[in-house]
Amino acid sequence: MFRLSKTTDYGIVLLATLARDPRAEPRNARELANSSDLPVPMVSKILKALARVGLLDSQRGSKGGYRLARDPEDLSVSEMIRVLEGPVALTDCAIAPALCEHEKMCAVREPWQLISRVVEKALAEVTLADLVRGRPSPAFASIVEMLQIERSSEAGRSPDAQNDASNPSLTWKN
Amino acid sequence: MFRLSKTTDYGIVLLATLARDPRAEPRNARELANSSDLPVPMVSKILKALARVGLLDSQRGSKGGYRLARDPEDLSVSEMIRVLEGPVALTDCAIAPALCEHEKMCAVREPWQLISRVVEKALAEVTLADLVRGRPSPAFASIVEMLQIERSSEAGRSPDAQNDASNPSLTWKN
DNA sequence: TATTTACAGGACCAGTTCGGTCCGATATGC
DNA sequence: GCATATCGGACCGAACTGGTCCTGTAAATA
Repeated sequence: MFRLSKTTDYGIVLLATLARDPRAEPRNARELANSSDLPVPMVSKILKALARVGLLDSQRGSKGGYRLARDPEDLSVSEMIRVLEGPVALTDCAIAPALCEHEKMCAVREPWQLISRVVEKALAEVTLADLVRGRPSPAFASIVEMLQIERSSEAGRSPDAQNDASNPSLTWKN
Repeated sequence: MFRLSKTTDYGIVLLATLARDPRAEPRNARELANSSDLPVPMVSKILKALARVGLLDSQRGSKGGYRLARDPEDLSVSEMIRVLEGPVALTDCAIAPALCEHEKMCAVREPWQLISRVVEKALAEVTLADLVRGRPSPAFASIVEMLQIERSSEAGRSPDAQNDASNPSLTWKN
C-alpha cells in the first residue's frame, strides 16, 4: 500500500539514533533497541542487514557493536531506502523497461519513469544529517516552498515572502 | 518494497486507456482488458473498485460498461493512488501520528511527514490528461527542471537555458 | 587458555496481503 | 422474456512481512 516496509522504517530510525550522538565505541543491538524503543530481535536483524550492505561497520566480540560507516552528510534517504528495499520506483517498468511485458502497448510507462525519478531526486535531497539536525537542507526546503507556491497559486500570490525558501531556519514541521 | 500495487498500476493504465479515446458509449471489461493487454478477471475486479470509489460510472445490462466519471484534467495521479490504495504517505506516522506507538522517542517523524507531503504534492501535479497527452504539465516540468538543476549545481551553472522548464513541448522521456 | 560477550547467518513461523478466479444476484436492452 | 453484462462478494494459493530463535564464530578479558 505504498508504504515503506517496517524494516526500512526502523532501519532509518536506527541510523538516525546512531547519527544523533556520535561516539568512538560501537553500540550493540540491545542498547540501540532500547534507545529506539524497538524489539531487540528485530533491531538485531536490521542491524545485520545494514552492516551487510555497508551502511554500518560491525565489530564482534565483547565491547563489540555497530558504528556508522558513512558520514551522515553523505547518506541520503534515497540511498537508505534503496539498500533496504530496492530501487526507488513506483512501478516495475520504471526500474527496467524489460521487466514489464506490457510495455509495447502501455500508455503510461514514460510518465512513471519520470515521476519515479522526481520522487527519487526529492528523497536524495534529504540526508541522514538533515534528519538528525532537525531541519531540511536548503535544497529540500526550496522544493517544499516551490510545491506550496504551485499549489496555492490560485490564491493570488499572497505575500508570504517572510517564509523564504532559502531561510535555513525552516524546520521539518509544516 | 515501495512499489505501487498491481491493482493501482493496472487501474491507472485502464483510466488512461479510457481517457485516450473518449466515446459516448460505455466500454466493457473485456474490451478494456484487450486494449490494455491485461487479464480480464483482474481488469473486471479493478473496474469494479474504480466504479465503487466514483472514478468510473458503470452501466449494467447489455451494451453496458464503464465510462470516466471525471474530467481527466481534474484527476491527479495522487488522487488515483489515494482511492486505489490509501493515503500517499511513506510511513504510518505520516498519516496520523497516533498510528505509531513510538512517536514519543521517534527522531524522524516530522521529516517523514514533510517528505510524504512533498511526494504527494508532486504526484498531484500530474493529471490523467497529462498522462494521455504525452507530456507533463508546466508545473511538473518545472519540478523536474528544478531537481535537475539542483543536482548538477556543482557543475557550475552550465547554460542549459535552451531546455527551459516553462517550455511546454517537454516530453515525458528523460 | 578459558570464559564471556556480541555479531553473523541462518532457519523458521504465523499473519497478512496480493494477485487472481469464480459464481449468484441483479439490472438493462432488445 | 431472454440474452447480456455488471455488481458484490466469497474464495484460494502464493508470496511477503514482521518477528523469533538457534548455532557458529570473532574479539576482549581475566
